[in-house]
Amino acid sequence: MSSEKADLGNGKPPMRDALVAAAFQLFLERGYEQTTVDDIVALAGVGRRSFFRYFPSKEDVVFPDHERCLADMTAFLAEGSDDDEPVRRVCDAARLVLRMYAENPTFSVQRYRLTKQVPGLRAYELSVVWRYERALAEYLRRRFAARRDGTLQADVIAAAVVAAHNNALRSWLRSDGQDEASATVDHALAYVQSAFGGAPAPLAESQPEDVVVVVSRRGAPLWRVVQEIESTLGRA
Amino acid sequence: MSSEKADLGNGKPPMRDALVAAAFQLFLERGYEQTTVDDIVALAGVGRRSFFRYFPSKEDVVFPDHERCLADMTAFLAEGSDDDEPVRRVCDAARLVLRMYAENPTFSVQRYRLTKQVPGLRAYELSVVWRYERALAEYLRRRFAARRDGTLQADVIAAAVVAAHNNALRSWLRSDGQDEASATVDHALAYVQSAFGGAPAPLAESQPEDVVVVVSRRGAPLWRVVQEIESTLGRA
DNA sequence: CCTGTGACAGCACTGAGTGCCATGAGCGGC
DNA sequence: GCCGCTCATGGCACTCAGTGCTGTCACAGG
Repeated sequence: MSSEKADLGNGKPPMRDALVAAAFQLFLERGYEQTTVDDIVALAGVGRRSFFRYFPSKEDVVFPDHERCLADMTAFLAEGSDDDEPVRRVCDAARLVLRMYAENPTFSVQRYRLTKQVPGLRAYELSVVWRYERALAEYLRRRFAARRDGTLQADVIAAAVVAAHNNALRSWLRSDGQDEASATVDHALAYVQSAFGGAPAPLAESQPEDVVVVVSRRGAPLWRVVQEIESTLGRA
Repeated sequence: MSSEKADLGNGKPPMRDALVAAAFQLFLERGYEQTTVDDIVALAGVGRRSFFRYFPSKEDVVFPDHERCLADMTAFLAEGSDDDEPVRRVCDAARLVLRMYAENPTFSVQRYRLTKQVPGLRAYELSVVWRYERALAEYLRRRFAARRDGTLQADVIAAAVVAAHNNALRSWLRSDGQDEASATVDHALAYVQSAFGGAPAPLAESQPEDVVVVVSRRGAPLWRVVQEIESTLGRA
């Protein structure tokens, strides 16, 4: 109840940023559930109603830029040509998300610690990740429309890509942003590509005449045969 | 406010079942969000506080048996021997969940229609599915402890199994429970097994002396090679 | 000078979820 | 047969997230 709004009357929408800053300050010093929306708006010096103008729910303030990132990913998938190898394309789309996290390492690490210990935020994060996964799956469904079991393959590959991405992301977050994020995610996505096709490396200079011969007993389990192929092809 | 509790003084906890029945009756006739907890307890003839004794939240009443099913799956994974092929084991665990759905087809279909159109329930379902996925991933992490990238492979395979299961489950639910559920899920899981190893079929009477020769260009995507192997071996 | 239009504050309300206490039914001990 | 224990339940009051509505102020254009 004073004139604490003079310091944020400069740019276009500093109010949103001020709310995020105030929210994280309180979340970090007393915890997410111990902080009410009233506390946040009091610290930011704005009205309670304005909070819900910028964030549909209290959870949304923790993921302030995912909406934009999801839009970016959708646009990235839409602008691709039909010549792209689909699996590689979705892997590149996943790298887009990681880059967004890597742009603000300290913020991402703080948020990671929060979501790790607050069940409500973990649940909300799942719904965010789910939308990314759906975007990837929808893209793959379109690309696989002609295949038999196209939607099945699309769903499974999208889930695998997201899981690999999350595995790399969490590993990077646990290192406090010290590891090289892109190398970690490249390694993880290479595993998915090796399993589902889509040449994992540029592999531009491959010799079409190169052949490889594999001999296996019929009784051997298929995964042994695949392992044999993989090692012969020099992958994984 | 009358003596409407005489009809539920027989078994052990009929109150819980009565609440589920009352909730679904109201959800189906006026929708989930248009139904308050007060409406449910009024119809069931019990106190409001009792609802939250049996269900931690309003969403939980929609998934009344998932807690038990998750415990069953965890037990199933724990009781397996180390000789089991891990990927096949998690696939069998996933079949356990599908069987739970198939036990009450009409209930499952009704719930599917609800969760499909209520965003809040979809989000809640994600957190339920996530716990299944974690159970599978934890099991695979233990089994892959010796492998390089064991946790990565565990996470990716668990996600793929869950995605395949969900794809089959939704396909079955969309058919109003008319399709053969087990056949659908077998087909979906076979795809995952073919990608990640684990012999998909019993394959008992194989001839150890039989050999097969595969020729592939080095540039061909791995999944094409696997397809070639599969067709040559006469599987799938 | 008047009049939209849009961002904001304040207020009142609904509904989910929780803590606390009273009641009442079953039950073992004395 | 009575006392006291426990446990399931009901009822009440409270917090807090989220929404609808209204009033106000700044700023645009005529």
